[in-house]
Amino acid sequence: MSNTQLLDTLLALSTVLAADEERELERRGLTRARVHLLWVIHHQGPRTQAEIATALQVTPRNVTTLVDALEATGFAQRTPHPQDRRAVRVTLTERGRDVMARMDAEHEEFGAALTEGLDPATAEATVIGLQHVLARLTALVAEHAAASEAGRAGPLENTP
Amino acid sequence: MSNTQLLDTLLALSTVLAADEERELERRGLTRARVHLLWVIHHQGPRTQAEIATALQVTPRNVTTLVDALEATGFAQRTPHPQDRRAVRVTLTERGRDVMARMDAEHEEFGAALTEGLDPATAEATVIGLQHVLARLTALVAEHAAASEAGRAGPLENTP
DNA sequence: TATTGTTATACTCTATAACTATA
DNA sequence: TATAGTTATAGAGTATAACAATA
Repeated sequence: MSNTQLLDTLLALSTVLAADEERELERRGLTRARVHLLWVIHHQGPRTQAEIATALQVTPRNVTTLVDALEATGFAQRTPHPQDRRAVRVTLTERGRDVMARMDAEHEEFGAALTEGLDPATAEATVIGLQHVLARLTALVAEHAAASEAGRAGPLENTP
Repeated sequence: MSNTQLLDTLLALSTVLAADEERELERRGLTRARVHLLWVIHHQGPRTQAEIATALQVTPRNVTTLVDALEATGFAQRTPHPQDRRAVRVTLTERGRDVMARMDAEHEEFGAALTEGLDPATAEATVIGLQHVLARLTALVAEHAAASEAGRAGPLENTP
């Protein structure tokens, strides 16, 4: 087995998964960032924009834009926060709940379809192997991040 | 094994891989789209912008912007096409070649590091399982794409 | 007439900084 | 004084449409 055979396969899988996801989202009038936001609310319940910003690891300003778009397209809505008058709570509309329920169901189907025709022993070993790889990867990434804390480049200089 | 355990692990891996890649690129003053372009030239030789657009599955207009940026940051350059005076050929500068060579080397290292500590039998089975999944996935995506050819939504309507 | 690349315009995601209204 | 969310501005990737130069 070559050094990078596993990594290459993973990268190919990522690419195909991402492309498929993108197409599915577009079909529904959604984008990846917006679905991520809906997903947080769907699985954690109504949240303030500040909480959403933390969950998405994104600036509060960004959440404003995303919620604007989701409100305009009818997937989510702002409601006043019962205790704190500064804050708004973002909730799903019925349309939002529907689409998330459908996506959950598709996720299940898709997961099952992926391993169809694969013998159970190999499937099991694949999961074990992947979990090992995920652990290794997480460790490596932490190392990288620590190492690059010191010497980092400035912002990109281009398109003057 | 749950229906989605493998898919969930794959998605987690994709996320971590993407985040790591993004950080590495930023450190070098590059972006994913620009590296993709450099990669095409590095592995296929100098190409015209039209050829690059096809390879990246992106519009020619987009390639103009990317090449502008890569020229401004010194990774690539436009040279006249020897036969066709309409076309330009995009080639790597020394800086571009250097950075791509270094990325290739890191890719190798990274691939080896991922499976460190994993017993060879499981590693082998993981690759076999993944290749099966990739084949299934490609088939599913083709089905999806065909199915959604008919009923597709219009462009997103929001942020008026 | 068809192709190559560009200018013009627009949409989406993202970020920082400054500001308002509330705690 | 600190926090929640907004306006203002900017950079990056992407798209379509119209246009120049060249095949």
